[in-house]
Amino acid sequence: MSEFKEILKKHGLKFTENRKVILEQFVCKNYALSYSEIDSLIQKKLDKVTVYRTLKSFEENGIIHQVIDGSNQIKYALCNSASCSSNHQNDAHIHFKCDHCEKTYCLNDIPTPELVLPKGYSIAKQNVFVQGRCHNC
Amino acid sequence: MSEFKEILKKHGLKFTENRKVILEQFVCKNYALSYSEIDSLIQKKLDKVTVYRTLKSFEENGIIHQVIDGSNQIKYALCNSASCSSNHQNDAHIHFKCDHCEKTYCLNDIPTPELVLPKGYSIAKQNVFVQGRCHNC
DNA sequence: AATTCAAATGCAACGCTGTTGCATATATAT
DNA sequence: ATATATATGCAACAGCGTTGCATTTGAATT
Repeated sequence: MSEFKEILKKHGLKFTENRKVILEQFVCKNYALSYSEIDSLIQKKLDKVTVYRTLKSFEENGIIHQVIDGSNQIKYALCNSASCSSNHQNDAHIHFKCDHCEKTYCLNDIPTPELVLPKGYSIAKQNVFVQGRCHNC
Repeated sequence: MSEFKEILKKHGLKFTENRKVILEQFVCKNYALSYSEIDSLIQKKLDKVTVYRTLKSFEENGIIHQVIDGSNQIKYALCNSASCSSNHQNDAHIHFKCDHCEKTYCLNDIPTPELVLPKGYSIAKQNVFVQGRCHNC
């Protein structure tokens, strides 16, 4: 069974050609992708509704997670666990956007720091994203 | 001289009625505002181009700063120094979005934490935003 | 108070993002 | 080979944000 088919089935999704070509981008590129980037990257032209719905189902099934990088577009990146058996989503990591190549990477090894907020605030989720120069630029 | 006129002049901007009503929202509300929220809040109906251009000039002149809270809309909040004489912009603070009232606040007293990134990455700017329950909800 | 001029505003039009409803096609289980 | 739930494509739409251009207005000057 192909790598992509395996990932899809593991997360309870049917295998289709469209899902394959979209998933392929996330596996090959190691940075966050928006709809428009995916549309540019793939050869086969898909209806944008298909792409948006595919991204949503990938997210709902723990294959990808949203990445907030100030671009005012929804971006996604592969979950750490997408290629292993666990469904547990490790999203407590830092996102890094390079000011030069404009790519946004998940720094999976850098956990988000502990924060202390004023009295009365409770924390459900932390999002840390850093801008600067990446190791390639 | 009115409070608003004073703030505008201090930042090198002409006083106009439109700028006054927009600035008034930022001074009264202590959370980040998007174009559509401003449009709903103000009585006088302004062309959206005017609002967008006003926000941009406020930003360029250090009156407000962008707030990234995952809403996929550009939001702004008053700079800490907007009402004092300094032009120095203190934006190294945490942004907090309440899951209940959906408002995003600047926690000006909570600095962003020190981060250590992998070799090869340089940090230009940090953005920390936290979701949870605010002190009012 | 009238004049002047750069800057602010409004209008029309546009491109892009993301969504919904519905009809058709297709992957998988039987 | 067939049945069926689901994936896809098409058409249409609403909202965000921008640009070009003509008009208005704030404030400095006379």
